Amino acid sequence: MGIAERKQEEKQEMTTRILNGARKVFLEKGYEQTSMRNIASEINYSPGLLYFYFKDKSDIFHELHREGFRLLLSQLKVLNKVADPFERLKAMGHVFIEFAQNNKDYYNLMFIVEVPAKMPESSGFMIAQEAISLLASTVKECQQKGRFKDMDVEYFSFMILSTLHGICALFCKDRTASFANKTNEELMLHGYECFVALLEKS
Amino acid sequence: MGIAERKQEEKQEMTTRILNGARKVFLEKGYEQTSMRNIASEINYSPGLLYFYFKDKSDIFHELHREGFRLLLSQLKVLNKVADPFERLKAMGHVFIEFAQNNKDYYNLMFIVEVPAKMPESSGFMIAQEAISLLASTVKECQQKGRFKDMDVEYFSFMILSTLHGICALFCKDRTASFANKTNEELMLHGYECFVALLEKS
DNA sequence: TTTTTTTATTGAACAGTGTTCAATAACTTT
DNA sequence: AAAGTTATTGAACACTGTTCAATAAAAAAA
Repeated sequence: MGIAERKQEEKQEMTTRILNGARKVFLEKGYEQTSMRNIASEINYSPGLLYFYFKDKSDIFHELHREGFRLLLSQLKVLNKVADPFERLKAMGHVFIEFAQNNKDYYNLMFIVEVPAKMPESSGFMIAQEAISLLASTVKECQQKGRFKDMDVEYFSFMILSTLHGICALFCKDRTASFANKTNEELMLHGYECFVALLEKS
Repeated sequence: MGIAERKQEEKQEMTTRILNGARKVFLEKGYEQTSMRNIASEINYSPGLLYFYFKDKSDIFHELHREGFRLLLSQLKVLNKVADPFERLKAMGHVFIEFAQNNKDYYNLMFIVEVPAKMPESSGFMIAQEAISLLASTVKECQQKGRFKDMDVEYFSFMILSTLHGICALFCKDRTASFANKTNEELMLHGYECFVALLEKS
């Protein structure tokens, strides 16, 4: 029995070895510029081997996608200690934007890269769901304290996420150049603060 | 002299013939799934010829990118007849979202697809600049009527664009599934209306 | 311990990609 | 008609994701 156990551990080791290589190359060169051969040679194995441990390229992507959400969620959950829900909500926005700035490629994988057709019902999107729920429940808490009244929680949450995502997506895809003489950081931070100003009046 | 003239016309004809083929294939299969060979065979010419009329694939992309902005701008400029700037601003958002819904692939090319490194300073971004200016000047008009006071025009415009883009980008990249039991149209429209509600209180 | 069976790994092959370029066809000018 | 330009081709190069027969390595059975 102990032998099958060790075998499984070795298999797990190889899996994470591939993921480590893949993560490095993916985050260095972006999704499209990364090839299976790149990943394989990064860890000094043959390309064919990757298909013994993963179904295809999108399967590896899928794993890193989940990894990104775990990272984001861990950073968001730190804010649970902020008692006031509106303060927490505002801080969540900052954390989200900082996450995108510091993990541009993760952000791409999570929110922008074309997803393989079957993904939406796969487990990779369950964890995305979790992030949405966190946002929605915070909005609901705000409402219980009198904010955002008469607003549908789901639509309002979607709107907030859209604003955050818009800021980050324009940044990630270099569509900020049209706002000359302002750095990305200024634009994103002050842009978000404009939004917060709107929220505060509501 | 008349001969050189005709030659140039023929060259122009070939150029647009390529662009027509490229547009068809691009908008059918998306950017990444379109190959130079696809485009060439669409118009029954050899792949090599494309490189006689365009530098590379991104050069063709660039031309369609501008085309998309011309289309969007033409739709936005219809709203010039709306006298009240705030009403106009709100309508611009609707037009923007509808443009994304009806021209998903153009929208991709314009705002999401990875741009070739040199593009930001090319003429393709001048026309993007024009759309931004239209937004900014409308915001400024609103301010002159007492709205959005104490807000920096540039940051505020960026924030509005971000919200719109966020809504459209989540839609274009199928990241709306997490908001179950709601269609994309509902989500986008009502999400935007939440945002308008915020603007109205400001 | 040797033989058989299972598992892990390779590398060549397939069909595709963007791009280049020598050859050639078509057309203009001399 | 000959020379010179311009337009067009198709083969070639170096890449891509993926598959698969062959093989090496390890485990189980004899």
